[in-house]
Amino acid sequence: MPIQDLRHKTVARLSIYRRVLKRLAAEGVTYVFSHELANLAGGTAAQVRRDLMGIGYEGKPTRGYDVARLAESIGFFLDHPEGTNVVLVGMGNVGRAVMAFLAGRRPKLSIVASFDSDPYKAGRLILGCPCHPMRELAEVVSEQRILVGIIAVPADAAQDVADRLVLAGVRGILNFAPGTLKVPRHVYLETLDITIALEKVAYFARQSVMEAVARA
Amino acid sequence: MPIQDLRHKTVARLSIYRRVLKRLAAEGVTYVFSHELANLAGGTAAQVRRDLMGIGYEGKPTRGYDVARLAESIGFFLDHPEGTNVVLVGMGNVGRAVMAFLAGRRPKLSIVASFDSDPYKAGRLILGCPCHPMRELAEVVSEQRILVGIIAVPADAAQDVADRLVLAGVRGILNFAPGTLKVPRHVYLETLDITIALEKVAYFARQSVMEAVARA
DNA sequence: TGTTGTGAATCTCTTCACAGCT
DNA sequence: AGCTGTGAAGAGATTCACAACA
Repeated sequence: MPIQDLRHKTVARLSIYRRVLKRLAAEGVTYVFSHELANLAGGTAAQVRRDLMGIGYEGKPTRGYDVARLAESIGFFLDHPEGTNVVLVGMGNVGRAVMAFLAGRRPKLSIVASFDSDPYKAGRLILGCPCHPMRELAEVVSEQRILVGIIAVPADAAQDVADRLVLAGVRGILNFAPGTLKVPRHVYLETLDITIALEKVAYFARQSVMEAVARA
Repeated sequence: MPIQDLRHKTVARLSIYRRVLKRLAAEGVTYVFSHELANLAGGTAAQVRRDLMGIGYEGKPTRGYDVARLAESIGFFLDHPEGTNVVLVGMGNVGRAVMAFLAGRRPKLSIVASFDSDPYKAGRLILGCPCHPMRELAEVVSEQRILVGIIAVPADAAQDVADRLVLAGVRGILNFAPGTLKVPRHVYLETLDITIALEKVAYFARQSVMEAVARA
């Protein structure tokens, strides 16, 4: 029961903090200061403290934060207690990479089914996960009460897949297809657009060079 | 020669606008209004106009923006005139997916070399791109004056790869490995962290359900 | 009329700075 | 002394709202 709504960036950072905390716990560290956590997570001490305000966790002056408890507190906000089941649509290069990447990484997030329009893939286990034909999407999603879908199909099929996921009851979509998807306001959409990310990097890399030249 | 520095989100949206504009141009559309472009790009009309202020492009009341010229103007800011060469480090699942995804998509952004620690991959063409052994990284990057690198190796190798890329002269990094990388301030780092993106989606999907329950 | 460009207001996010605690 | 929690300031991003224009 969140005390208040967490904002987008805060959620992303809490996820990072938890990852760092788990590593610290595994190393036997029991307490951590905000500036240490910030350093390991790539942020600032003030921001760490501000983010932790958001989940109502309190540390102790001169001792810092209890590593294990803080990780647990973050999980209390981020995780569904029974775990979140996810479906992955599209088993091409991107879909398989995502599947392999996510497999067994986060116990509370499991991909329970995948879908592909290729009939040769359907019916088989791919990377340990059953692959269904596209026509079974609505059925699997609604019967298993799936709330999250991942779209890894080509751009021209993405809107159709999004519509079908939404219709089947999904409330959040992680999209890897380039382009803009329209979803109802009650569905959270996050698009990881590789091309755009690379164009951003190329732009700022060039800016960096131009600044260096300007200084010279 | 940018009139002013563009900010992160503006650059990302300009990239989206351009993609939309190119599609419109291919469909024979010659003029577009800010609210139309906004609709196609998933934003607001005011934001489109504000973003275009940033690149100094002016439209005309009652006619809107010249599709072809605007696309060209955006390219003038985002692209290096001679194109940007990129290297990709790590040819596992993620690396190959990124390579396949990017191949031929943006003519001004080309992956000219890839690297992998697996000696069986090195020396071969993978997806049309020469794959080198890791030890040649510094040489290839510095000799070809590569400014942008993509990291697609496992988390425990990512910092080492980042260090080597930076040392070889890269100014921007697109990172797919989970975790925090340290790079000098003059290097632009963009991390696409799939796990964190999925945790965000799962969180907000759950929030959406809780709001629906609260309303009922 | 219906659009653009933009100052001003608003909203969101980050950083500062310091009282209060141990 | 050295840390946390947080009000307040600052920076950044978005939206409002309207004059100017075709």
